[in-house]
Amino acid sequence: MSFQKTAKAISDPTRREILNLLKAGPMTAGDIGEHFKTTGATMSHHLSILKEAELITDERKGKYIYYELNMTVLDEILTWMTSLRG
Amino acid sequence: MSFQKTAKAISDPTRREILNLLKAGPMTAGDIGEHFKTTGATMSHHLSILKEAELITDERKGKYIYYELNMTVLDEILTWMTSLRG
DNA sequence: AATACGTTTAGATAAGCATCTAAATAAGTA
DNA sequence: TACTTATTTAGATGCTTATCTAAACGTATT
Repeated sequence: MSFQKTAKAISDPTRREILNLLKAGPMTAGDIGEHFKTTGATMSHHLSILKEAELITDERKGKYIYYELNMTVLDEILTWMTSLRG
Repeated sequence: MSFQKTAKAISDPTRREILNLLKAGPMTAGDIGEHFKTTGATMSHHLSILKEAELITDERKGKYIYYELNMTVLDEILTWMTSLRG
């Protein structure tokens, strides 16, 4: 819920791309990973940072874990930015 | 002008505080630095990153260099975020 | 229970970054 | 010109982070 975590989370291009992918709807970690040429471990790391920042949520369904966008946190940044513009 | 530079620039708390300070109007590097307990060198480093991201502009007036907010770049992030919310 | 599949965790490595001190540049002042 | 003040640049250091491989965990299937 901290601005710091949110800002750092979206400061990485891979993580921003993950968020863009999730716009289309929930996806499994594996499906997300297929869009990149990194290992599953690296993907898991990025997902955990996005989760820690509460930008995504996860839900296990049997073998798979589905990740989903949770945009409520972005309001914090939006507010900060618009206040900066006065 | 890149999203990457903008996002990284605002991912540091000191730099966000600098931007908040500049909301009140242009300030010299020295005056900005007085609000923090870092050295002038560190402050200069942060200012150069904000400048590189085009979040601020600088103008020399005699001995002093004045820094000023330039919020036009934030539109890029605002657009990205609102598009994420659908 | 044994094996396979999806995902995470542990540990290592290399690159990046914030910070410092010391030295350099730039501009005003005596 | 010498000296002071404002700011940046150079180089070093320690912390953080993105990435990898290998191993562990969780769940389903045979």
